[in-house]
Amino acid sequence: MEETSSKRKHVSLINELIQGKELAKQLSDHLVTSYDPSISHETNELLIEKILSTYEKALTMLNCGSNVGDTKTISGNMMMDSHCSSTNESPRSEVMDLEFKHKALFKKRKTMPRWTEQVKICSETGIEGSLDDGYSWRKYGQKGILGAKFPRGYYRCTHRNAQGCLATKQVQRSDEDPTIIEVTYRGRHTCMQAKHLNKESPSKTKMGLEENQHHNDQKNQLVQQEKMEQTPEAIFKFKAELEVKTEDLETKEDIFPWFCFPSPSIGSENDFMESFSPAFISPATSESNLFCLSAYPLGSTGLCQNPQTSESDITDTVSAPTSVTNSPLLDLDILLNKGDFDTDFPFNTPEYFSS
DNA sequence: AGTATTTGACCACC
DNA sequence: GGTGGTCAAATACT
Repeated sequence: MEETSSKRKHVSLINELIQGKELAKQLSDHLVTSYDPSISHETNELLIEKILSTYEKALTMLNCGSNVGDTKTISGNMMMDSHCSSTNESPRSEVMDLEFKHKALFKKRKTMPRWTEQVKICSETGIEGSLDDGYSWRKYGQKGILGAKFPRGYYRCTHRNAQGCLATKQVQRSDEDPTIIEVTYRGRHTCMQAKHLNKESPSKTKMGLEENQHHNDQKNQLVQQEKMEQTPEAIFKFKAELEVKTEDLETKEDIFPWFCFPSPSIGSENDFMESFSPAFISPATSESNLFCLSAYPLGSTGLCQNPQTSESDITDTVSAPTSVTNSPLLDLDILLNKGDFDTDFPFNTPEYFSS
């Protein structure tokens, strides 16, 4: 009984991976044969969505598989792995419930998509605010890390309570080079801003003034904080040319040609998939490994500045790639209507957030 | 008053 | 037991 079930899972896992491979090939063909974005853009986007969905499903299956035999865990993870535990819904006390949920939360976070961006501030005046990725974050902690000169900041999505968005990020300044800031993202945004950004950004449409203002406010906030943390000699005017390097993907231009940031390719961290690390399906990893932007058009154009870059485009420029794959997955979830994805709508139970 | 940040304490994992 | 991640009360800010 259980064996046939696991066989079936195995087969569908293979099917998903095969499908993903074929879709990737299709996309590859599209990219080779058609450089006209107006023709191929939508198709490509659709293909990418499908590919991401496929791999996500495969990963989900793998996650489920790893829990096989651990019925307690499965039961405990019910709210996050509903698809894995449809048969395990025994009644339990509230205390047990909370306990399970707490553990589930931990496991959940462990398996969450995770990827790192390194933001290099080319000038010595680097400002973390420029890390603004278009999402609003709320700081919930800061901690000194062993062996690290600078404390690590912990942020979570502002809409965590309101919309159950579990995305978090960690911000840490590099030891060797304080102008490099490592941002580790965890989990994808499931909040409305993800959708909104996704609609806005892929084609680099303009961001609403209000929202833009909001982002700038955030930026300023971070700027101030950053100033506090920085050495005095680093406190000058905000002029930042940023290089944002993601670690997990080799060439995102290949995959998202419409994000052609003129940048040297780094590709040193070559763990493209890190054995199918969830990171590879994450928004940021879908970008190029490294892209530059000039946050403010001070004087002449920045080295890597987008021709149309204006102040109002900054966050757009940063956030666009980040959000590209966020929502498609979300939408796909709805589209597929399977509730299959471990990482997308895990915790909609109010009590989960009542921390 | 409502919201965001700070910071010490707590907890799970290794 | 040490460490990283999170919580939550206190505080600051708008």
